[in-house]
Amino acid sequence: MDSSNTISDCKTYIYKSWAFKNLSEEELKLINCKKTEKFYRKGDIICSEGDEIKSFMYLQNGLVKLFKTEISKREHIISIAKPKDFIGLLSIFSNTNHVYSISAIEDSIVCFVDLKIIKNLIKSNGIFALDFFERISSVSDSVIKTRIDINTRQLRGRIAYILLLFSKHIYDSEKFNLPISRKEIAELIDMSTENVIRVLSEFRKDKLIQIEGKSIEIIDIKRLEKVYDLG
Amino acid sequence: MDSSNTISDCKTYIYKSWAFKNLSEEELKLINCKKTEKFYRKGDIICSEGDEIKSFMYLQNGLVKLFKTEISKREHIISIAKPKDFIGLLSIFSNTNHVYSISAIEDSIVCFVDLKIIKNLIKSNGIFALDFFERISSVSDSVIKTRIDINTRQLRGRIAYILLLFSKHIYDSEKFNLPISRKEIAELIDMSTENVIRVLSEFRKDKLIQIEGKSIEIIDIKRLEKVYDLG
DNA sequence: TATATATTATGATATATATCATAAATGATA
DNA sequence: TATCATTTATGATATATATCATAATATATA
Repeated sequence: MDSSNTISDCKTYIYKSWAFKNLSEEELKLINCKKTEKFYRKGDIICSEGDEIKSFMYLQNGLVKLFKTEISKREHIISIAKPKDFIGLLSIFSNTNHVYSISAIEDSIVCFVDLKIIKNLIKSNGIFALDFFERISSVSDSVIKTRIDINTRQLRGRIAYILLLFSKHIYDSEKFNLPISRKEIAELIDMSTENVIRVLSEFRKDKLIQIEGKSIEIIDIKRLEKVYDLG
Repeated sequence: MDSSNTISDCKTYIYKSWAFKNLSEEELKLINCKKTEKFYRKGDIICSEGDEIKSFMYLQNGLVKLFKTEISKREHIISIAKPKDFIGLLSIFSNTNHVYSISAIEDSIVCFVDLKIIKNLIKSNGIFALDFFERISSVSDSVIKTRIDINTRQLRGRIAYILLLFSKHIYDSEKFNLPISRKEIAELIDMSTENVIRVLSEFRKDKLIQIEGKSIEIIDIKRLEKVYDLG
């Protein structure tokens, strides 16, 4: 994760970014006046289940997880959002309160834009509305796709999936530092922590990956992909 | 499922329905001119994975399933849509082609509105845009919620979930005819067909439900809810 | 109606996965 | 630095679930 973006970059950043490209100078100024950006240290809670939804949240930098705390106190991770993702799913339109909690799994910068402003822009600028929905729809769609990908596979296939996810979609490298613990991987793919550790060790012994603590290198991606494909 | 709505009702139906309440007479006329409605017999395919997305699809009557065919030829059911649901998830904004297939699990009537018309309305009528997104967002959100509900439970909890889903959210009655086979339940909740049958028999022996073929009656909903809660 | 095909059903067995137990390594904290 | 808590690690065992086998029904099709 490149951490060259500082908080002061947020202004230019949001200007250039996806859903905002069709806004006029005035509209952009409006957003920039009213938005806030906040830095979160790894582990910090960004919002909690049940909180009122006040803002559209956009991840500028870092990595966050969306999760739910079960009655059993066990946590369940719904998804991981990466820079340029809007975070919070579609609840912002269909709910008044957050359905999931969000916390930083790496140091992160989140931009908050008052939801009212976004809604007004949707009302007043049709081109923006459409662009905006294209983007946020794809986030929800990909959460659904991911859940299915995971749940139609068994342990080995799930672990392979997660490794490939981090490698291809988040870090764009075959070598990276796992931002989450084995326990969190377990919470993300619905399996026990012990088995996550076991399968990772197995992959190491089988020379699919190299691990040293959080540092992971995929050394035989073809075979890892096969493990994923076979489920 | 009440089948009193005939195809000719679609016009009034769509007028009254949720997302279209903020349209002007003219705009409604536009939709009604251009929309088509089609009757599907139980089992009929409404659209297939990979097909181009041309229309916004709205389930007027009946029940349909959204599914994906795995490489292994096994089918996986993503969700079941009931009357007044828009079907097809958010792919209509984020994709050009259908990601899932849709078929009727009961005789159904689907209204098709050219997607271009919907997109133009979003561009030109901001109030409509916002209403529309509120509605379709909640469908996607509930698919995600359902997937999590199912996958964080084990067999008995999942079956309880499905029975309660049909009873509470689809038929609004403790007595109903299962619209899908045991095999399809298995495909919906990621378990084997044999175990679906087994657990249903178990529930019958435990006097939670009465079954006779497709006819189901929940006779001890409190205990069934407990099975669901305990997972 | 007869025949084929799919669905429901149940038992036996194999397999996948979770849980329990224990320990080393790592990280946090006073 | 010393102490405590958490994470990683592995083995043994229990449990949940899938698979295989077989049969009875039900449903579709010629």
